[in-house]
Amino acid sequence: MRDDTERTPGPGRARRADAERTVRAILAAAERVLSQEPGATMERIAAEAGVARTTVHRRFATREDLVSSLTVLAAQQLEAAVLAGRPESAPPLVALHEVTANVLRIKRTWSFAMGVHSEHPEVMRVHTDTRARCVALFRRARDAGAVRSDVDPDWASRVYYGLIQAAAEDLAEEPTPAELDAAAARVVDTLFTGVGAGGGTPHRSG
Amino acid sequence: MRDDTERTPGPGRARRADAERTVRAILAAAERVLSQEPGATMERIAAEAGVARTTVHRRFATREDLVSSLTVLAAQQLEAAVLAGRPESAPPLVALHEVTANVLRIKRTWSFAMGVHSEHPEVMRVHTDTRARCVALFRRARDAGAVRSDVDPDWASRVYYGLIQAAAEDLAEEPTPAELDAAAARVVDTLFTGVGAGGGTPHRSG
DNA sequence: GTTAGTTGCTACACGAATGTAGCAACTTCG
DNA sequence: CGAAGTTGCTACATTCGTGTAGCAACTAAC
Repeated sequence: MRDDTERTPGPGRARRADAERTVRAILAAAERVLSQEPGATMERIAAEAGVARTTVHRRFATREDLVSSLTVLAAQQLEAAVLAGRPESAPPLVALHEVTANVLRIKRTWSFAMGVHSEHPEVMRVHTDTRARCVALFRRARDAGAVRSDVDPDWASRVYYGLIQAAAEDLAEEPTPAELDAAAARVVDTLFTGVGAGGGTPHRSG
Repeated sequence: MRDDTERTPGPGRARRADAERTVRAILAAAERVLSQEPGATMERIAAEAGVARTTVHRRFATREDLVSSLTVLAAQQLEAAVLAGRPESAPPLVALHEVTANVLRIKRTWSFAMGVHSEHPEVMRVHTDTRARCVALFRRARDAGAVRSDVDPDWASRVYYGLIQAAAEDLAEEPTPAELDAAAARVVDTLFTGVGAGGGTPHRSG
């Protein structure tokens, strides 16, 4: 456990409701360790979580269980981040900015879990739903005249994913809200206007 | 070996110059297998290559050796693909299109190897050089007036990488030259003009 | 035909990681 | 205080992957 304010009193120490706390600690530790070393052992993860390896096995019978739970948790976080941006009700560009900032934070926090191609039904559902919400958002943006009519919303979504990936790479480990906003703004700006100077289509009125 | 025109006559068959052929077959098989299952065993790779596991170990002492060789091979292919686009002499937009098409093909063929964060000096050199070439290309494009002057070439490179990633995802396994050209054109177009409707940036009106 | 080079196959050694079991210690709750 | 719940620790079994060695068979070159 990184948080040293949580002291471990010695062998056999336990408070009645520690189970859930331990589970969360293990999941967080697994994310930290696996994001840097995807093949890390249970031993390594347990050490990072500050618990014994046997305790990890008590909560997650197999390694597969652990990774699976991790992907589910990340997926839920992702869904919450997306929904918090009100992609279906807020003005498209506002929603896009909010969603982007939220997702960048989550993606930074759960980079390993979000990169695993999980077969878990809950994870697949979230990915499908999120994808659909993303496409719908771009459709709304197009209907509102903000997106070129000849752009396929599906392609726009792919590009959007790619830009988020690019932006997530040069984010700090624990980005401030301001940094997240700046990154999100850059993503949205690039997504909409590109990097070109205009040529045939002048974008920036200036 | 997938190519069944290469018949395996039975135990102990060998032609004098089979060594290099075997090496290439193993590397290609490793790419195919590992791209779908990064943790696949040597046994699995050997089977895909159509050779015995011991033969793999004869050519690559350790698993690390194999993966390392694979990343080097992919890096060399990547460098060749980039250079073939004449990024330093051709007109920036022409070069960008050519490089994109070439890289998309390579990235499709060596997706696993290109995703490994190798510490091999040759791989690191290629990545550094390629990165520099990419940034230089965008600088040239900016000087030529094709890229907005307020866009950081480094950010442009990141975006470019992200777009290539996005485009590579919905490419066929063995894309035709026409498909590659279309994908490259879409990447370059999106990179330069974005997906936004022309005539102003709605979210940043001034 | 002889020789050199390559491969398949079997067998083995070794280590690492996984998963399980039992027990003692400790904390919280009633 | 007693009961329940949780954990650390040790020990163990088992499996899996890796890497090595030796031998027979086969092919191409000489």
